[in-house]
Amino acid sequence: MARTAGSNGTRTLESIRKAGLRLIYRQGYEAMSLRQLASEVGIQAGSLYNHISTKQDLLFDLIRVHMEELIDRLDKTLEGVAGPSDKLDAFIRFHVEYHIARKREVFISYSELRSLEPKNYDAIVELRARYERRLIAVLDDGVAAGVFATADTTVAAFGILAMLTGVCTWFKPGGRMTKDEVIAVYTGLVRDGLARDADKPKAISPPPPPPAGGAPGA
Amino acid sequence: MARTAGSNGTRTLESIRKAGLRLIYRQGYEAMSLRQLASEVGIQAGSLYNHISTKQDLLFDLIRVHMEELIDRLDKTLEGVAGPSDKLDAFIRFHVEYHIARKREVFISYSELRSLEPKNYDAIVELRARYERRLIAVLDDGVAAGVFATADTTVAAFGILAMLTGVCTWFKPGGRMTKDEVIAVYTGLVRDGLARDADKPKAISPPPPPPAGGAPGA
Amino acid sequence: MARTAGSNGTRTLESIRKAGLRLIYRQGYEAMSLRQLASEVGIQAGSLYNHISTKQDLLFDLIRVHMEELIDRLDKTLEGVAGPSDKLDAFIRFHVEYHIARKREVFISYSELRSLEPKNYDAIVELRARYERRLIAVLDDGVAAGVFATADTTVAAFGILAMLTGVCTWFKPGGRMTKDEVIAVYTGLVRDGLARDADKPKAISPPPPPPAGGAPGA
Amino acid sequence: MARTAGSNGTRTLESIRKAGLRLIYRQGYEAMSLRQLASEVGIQAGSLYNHISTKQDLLFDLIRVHMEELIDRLDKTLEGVAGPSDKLDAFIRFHVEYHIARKREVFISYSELRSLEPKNYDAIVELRARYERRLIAVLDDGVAAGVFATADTTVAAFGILAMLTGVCTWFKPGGRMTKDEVIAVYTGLVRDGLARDADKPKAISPPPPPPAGGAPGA
DNA sequence: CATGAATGAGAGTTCATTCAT
DNA sequence: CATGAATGAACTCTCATTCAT
Repeated sequence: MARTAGSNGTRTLESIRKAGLRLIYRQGYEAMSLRQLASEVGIQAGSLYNHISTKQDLLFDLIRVHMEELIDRLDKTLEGVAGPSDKLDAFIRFHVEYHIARKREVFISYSELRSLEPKNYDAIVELRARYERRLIAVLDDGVAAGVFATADTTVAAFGILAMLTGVCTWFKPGGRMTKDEVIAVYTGLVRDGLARDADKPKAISPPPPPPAGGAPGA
Repeated sequence: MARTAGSNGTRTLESIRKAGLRLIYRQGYEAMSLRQLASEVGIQAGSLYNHISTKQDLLFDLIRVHMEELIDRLDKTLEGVAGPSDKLDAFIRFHVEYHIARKREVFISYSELRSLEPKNYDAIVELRARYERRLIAVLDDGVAAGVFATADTTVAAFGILAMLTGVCTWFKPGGRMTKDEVIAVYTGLVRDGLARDADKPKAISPPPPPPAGGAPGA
Repeated sequence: MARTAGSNGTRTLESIRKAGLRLIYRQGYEAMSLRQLASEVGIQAGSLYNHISTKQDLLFDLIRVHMEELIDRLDKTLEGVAGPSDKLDAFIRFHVEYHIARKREVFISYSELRSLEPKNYDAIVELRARYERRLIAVLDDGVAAGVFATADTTVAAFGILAMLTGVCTWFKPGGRMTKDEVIAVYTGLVRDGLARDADKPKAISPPPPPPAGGAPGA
Repeated sequence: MARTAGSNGTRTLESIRKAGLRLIYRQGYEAMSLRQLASEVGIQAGSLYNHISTKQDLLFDLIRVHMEELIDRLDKTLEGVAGPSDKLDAFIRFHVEYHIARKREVFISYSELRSLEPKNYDAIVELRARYERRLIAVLDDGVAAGVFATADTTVAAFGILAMLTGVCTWFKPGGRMTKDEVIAVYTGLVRDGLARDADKPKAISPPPPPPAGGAPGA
C-alpha cells in the first residue's frame, strides 16, 4: 500500500519526533535503533528517510528545537519582571516548571551531548551558554544592587542550575509533593544561599572559566 | 569478573578496566566497541574474554566497585566527626573532593545506569540509595537537634546532592578556582540554605517517594 | 516505453533518455539511481514511471534504438558504394565517425550488455551480429574478388571492429589529431592488413564461431 | 563453530579473491553483493572483513595485482629479444596469450575502472600507461630503425592494443581456431599494417595526448 | 594467555517501485 | 502528469562473542 489514508507527512514527522524523543530518553541515542523507532511510528525503517535525513540529524533537531524554545520562553517570562529578587524567583519557577514539563527533552539535551557530531555539539553548547548567561546576569544585577551576596556569580549560577535541574530526575507529578511545594523548597534554598549577610566570603576576583557544558569529552 | 591473583593477567585486567573507564566516559557504553577497547589495551578483541566475561559485566563491575568504595570512604570520613553541622561540612567536603577526584567513575555511574541490565541496575540503585541515606540521616539529626530547618530532608538531600555533584561537570583542577574555594562556596550555599530561621515552611508531612536514581527508564 | 505523442510528456521522456544516457555512461547502470536520474531531469523519482516502465526498460530502449539506428545508417551509407575496397573504406569512415559522434551510446551498448535481462540481452546480441555480418560480407566479397587476403574473414572482421571501436575510448575532438587524420591512419592499418600478397596464410577452413558479443556471462 | 578445521586465513583470502574475480567478471562490481561473494566462499558476509577492508579495496587489489604482474611478465618476456620486429612479434604473442589466459582480470581491469575511487583510479591508469609505453617504445625503435612505418606510434599503439585486447572477448579455447592460429592472424594484420612502404602517410608531427584509459568519466 | 578466524544478528541507509492524492 | 509518502528488500559494514590453535 502506497499511503495509509488519512496520514500525511507533517503528522508522520511529528510522530517520529515524539517517538524518537521517548526512545532516546528511555534507552539512549546509540541504543535506539531506527527499526525500533519506525515500528513505534508504524512505518518501515526506510520510510523514516522521507522525513529525516539521518539519525544524527533527528537527535540534533530534537535538542536544538528544545534549547531554542527554552530560551525564548525564559525571555518572555522575565520580560515583565523587575528587580533581581523577583527575577530570580521568576527564573526558579520557570526553570523548575519547564524542566518538569519537558523532562525528556531536558534529559537528552544533557545526556546525549556526547552523541552529537562536533559541529552539532558546538551549536548546542553555545545555546546552553546563552541560557546560563541569563541567570548569571540576574545574579550580577543582584550583587550590584546589594541584594545578593556570593563569591562568584558564575559558580553560583552553575550550582543553582545543577540543583534545580536535578529536580527533573526525581519529581513525579501526582506524588506526595506538589510542583508548587517543590518550587517553594528550592526557592528557599537558593534565596537563603544568596542572602546577603556579613560572614560570606567576598568575591574571589574574576569569574571562573565557562564550563564545558557537562560534556565529558571536554 | 574472574581474576587470577598475582598472575600477569591481573595487570591486563587493570589495563582493561582503566581503558574501559576512559572510553565509556568519553563515548558512552553503547558507543564503545570491544575492538576499540582491545586496541587501546594492545590485545585482540577475543583476548578480552580471558579477563572479562561480557561487556555488560565490565560496566557493572566498574560502577559497583566505585559505589562500594564511595560508601566505604564516606563512612570512614564521618566516623570521627560529631554533630550535624560538622558532619554536613565533612560530607560536603568529602563529596566534592571525591567527585572531583573520580570524575569519570562518577559520571558513568549516573549516565550509564540505563545501560545496565535490570538485575545490575537494581543493585546499583540500591547502593546509591544507601549513600543518599547517609546524608538524609545527617539532615534528620540536624533538624531534630534544631540546627537545620527544611520542609523535607529527603528533598533537600536530593537538591544538595544534585548541586554538589554538578561540580564535577565543570570543575577543572588548575583552573582559576581552587578546590577549597569551590568547597567554601558550596558549603556557604548549603549551610545558608538550611539555616534555621523563622519564615521557613514547615515540614510537609511524610517523606517523598524515593527517586528513581536519575534513571529515566524507571 | 510508452509515449504519448505530441504531449508535454514527450519532452520529458527525451530529457529522461538523455540524462539516463549520460548517467549510465558516466557511472554505469547499476550505479545510477533513479532518484539521481529524476533529480537531473528535475522531477521526483516516482514521476519517472509516467514515462518509463522500469529502469531495465530504459536501458534496453537506449541500446536498442542505438543499434537499430547504427544498422540503418550503415545500410544507407553502403547503398551507393560499389566494390569491396570502396565499401571497406566507407565502412571504416562510417564506423569511426559514428562511434566518435555517439561515443556514449556505443560505450553503454558494450559495457552494459551484462546488465540486460536475458531476453533483452539476446535481442541486442542479435542486432550486433547483424551489424558485424555487414562487414564480414564486405570482406567475403573482397576475398572472393581477390582484392583482400585473410585467413578468416570473421576473425579479421572482429579484429577490425575491435580496433576501430577502440578509437572512441581515446579520441577527443579538438585534440591534436583531426577525425580525418585518425580515419586515415586506421584505413591504412586495415588496408595493409588485408592487402593481398604472397606470404599470407591461406584460409584455415570454415569460419569461427560467432563471439558472444563481448558479454562475459556468455 | 569458531573455525572450520583445516581452513586458514591465507586460503580464505585466496578463495575470496578468486570468487570475487569470477563474480565481478560475470555481473559487474556494483551488481555483486558481498553476501553472494561470501556465500560462494562458504562463509558469512561479515567474515569477509577478516580478510578485506572494504569491497572497493577488493576490487582495487584485484586490478592492481593483475596490472603489476602484466608489466612484470612483459618485461621478462622482452628482455631476451632483440630488434624491433622480433620484439613486436614477442609483444603480440605475449599480449594475446596473457589476455586469453587472464581473460577475467583483463576484462574487469577495463570495465570496472569507473567503479574505482579517484585515488585508486589514478593508480591503475598510471599502471596502464606504463604498459602502453612499452609497446610505443618498440614502435618508436622500429620507426627509428626504418623497419616500421606509421604516422603516429602512439595512435598506432592504441589501435594495436585495442585490436589485440578484443580477442579476449570472443576467443574460446577448444574452439575451431587454436591460440597459435589467432596469433598468426593478428601478427599478420599488425605486421602488414606497419610494413614500411612508399605510399604511407608520413608522421603527423608530435604525438597525440595520452588517452584517459578508456574511462568514460574523462 | 593471546591470536585470528568465524558466527549470526543487526546496524543505518539506499533502492526500485507503487499509488492515493 | 507530478508529488510525496510508503513498501520491502537489499545493501555494506560493525558488533559482541566463541573457540581451535
